[in-house]
Amino acid sequence: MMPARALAQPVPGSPARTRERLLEAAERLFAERGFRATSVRALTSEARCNVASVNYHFGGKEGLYREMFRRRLVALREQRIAGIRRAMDEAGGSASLELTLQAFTTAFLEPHLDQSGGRRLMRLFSRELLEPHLRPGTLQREMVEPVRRALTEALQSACRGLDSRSARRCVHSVVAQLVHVVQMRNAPGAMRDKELRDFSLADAVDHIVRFSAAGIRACLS
Amino acid sequence: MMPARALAQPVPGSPARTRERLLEAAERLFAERGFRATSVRALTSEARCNVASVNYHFGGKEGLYREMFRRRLVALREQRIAGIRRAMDEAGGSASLELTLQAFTTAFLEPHLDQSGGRRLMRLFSRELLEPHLRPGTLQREMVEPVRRALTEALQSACRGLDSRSARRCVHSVVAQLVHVVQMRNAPGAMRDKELRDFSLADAVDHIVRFSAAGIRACLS
DNA sequence: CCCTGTTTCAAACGGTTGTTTCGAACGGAG
DNA sequence: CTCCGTTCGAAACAACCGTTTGAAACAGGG
Repeated sequence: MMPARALAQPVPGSPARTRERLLEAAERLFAERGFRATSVRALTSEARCNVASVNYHFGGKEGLYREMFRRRLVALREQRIAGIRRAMDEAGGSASLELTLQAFTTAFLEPHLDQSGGRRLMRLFSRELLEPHLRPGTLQREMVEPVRRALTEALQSACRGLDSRSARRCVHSVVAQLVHVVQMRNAPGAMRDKELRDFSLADAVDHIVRFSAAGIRACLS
Repeated sequence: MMPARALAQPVPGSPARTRERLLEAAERLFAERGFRATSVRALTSEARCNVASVNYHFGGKEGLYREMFRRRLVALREQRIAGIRRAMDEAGGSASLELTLQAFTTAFLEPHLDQSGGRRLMRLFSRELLEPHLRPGTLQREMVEPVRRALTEALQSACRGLDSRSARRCVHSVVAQLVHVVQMRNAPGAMRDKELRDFSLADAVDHIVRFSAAGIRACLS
């Protein structure tokens, strides 16, 4: 009778398989078509369950969207930040600028270039940035800002003498290039023969590291 | 009775004011809400005309979208390319790298930072990139690629010794930073106090020019 | 067995979508 | 004047939307 509250977890022993299948279907379809273009009936058809299940388990279409998003958000953020921290530690206190950039660039790009989950997540983020269905600024607060802050710290520790204002701007420049690579690879008709070669993982990393290292050093003044 | 063909222009003397009002309404609403989230009734209400007008003048909602897009596309592209060419000519054959970058950066950012038409266009572009309602790759072919090509030429002429492969990659790096600035300013909850200062037009231009000039020179090798 | 709470289902709900219909209004040409 | 092609508007169209309903199916404890 009474639908499960959003916060309540199903009893571990119980099946609750539909709930999981719905979350997976939501991840696929919302990423491919966007929130509005994905109908509840398409979701439940993909998850092979009844239409009412969405309202029963998540209280509505938006509830499913939010829950699907929430799960992935913290995981990806922690993975990213851990990658940055690891790169800093590996290179020790004397982390060269190039090594730090290389580590972060690879860590950022790698999960997005596979065919499976990574690309979908980036599409979800792009869409959520363009028209939010979470509380306003959630993505910025929970994902963009923490990663940006960690990277800024790493950059300042790898490049002494970089004031925090310049550091923030340089991080912007680096992140912009990374995001752009991902977006170009995800855009439907964006990649044509020649350009696709320019965006191969290894070459892209090499270029961004070289370009950005020089750019950052020019901001030391 | 018979609806006007998409290609046919209305007789110059005739009023045909509704058509124009619809195109303006489409520009506003599609940019703010996206294609799917904008209903035909919202469009015709904004344009103060009947629902049937959309089908009469444009053959459907998609027809209106395409026509609205087509008008702006060529105009903005030619304006951009003309800006690049002008910057090249002004600085003469010996255009310094910094001047070329400064000219292009300003030309790219300026129209997007006003309150009126510029920001709307960029939102339209972002949306169209994410889920196209034009023929696939139209935006890339008609807008992104020509501008990129012009900028690549300008860069190679301002920086002798830059092979075409490196030039393409450097253009990517510069454009990425510009796009990122625009997207950050357009994202609903992205800008908070401190960051907004980092993205003021003059400061952003200065940073991007300095950062990119050094990055490009590092690619000369 | 019955009772209880959870989960799933087919069916229907009211509302909105894009599009169509058809008649009225308009404005020059014959 | 009539005629004709163009433009417009109120109303209706079928299709789909997200959500609700009420009952069936299922489990486990008394």
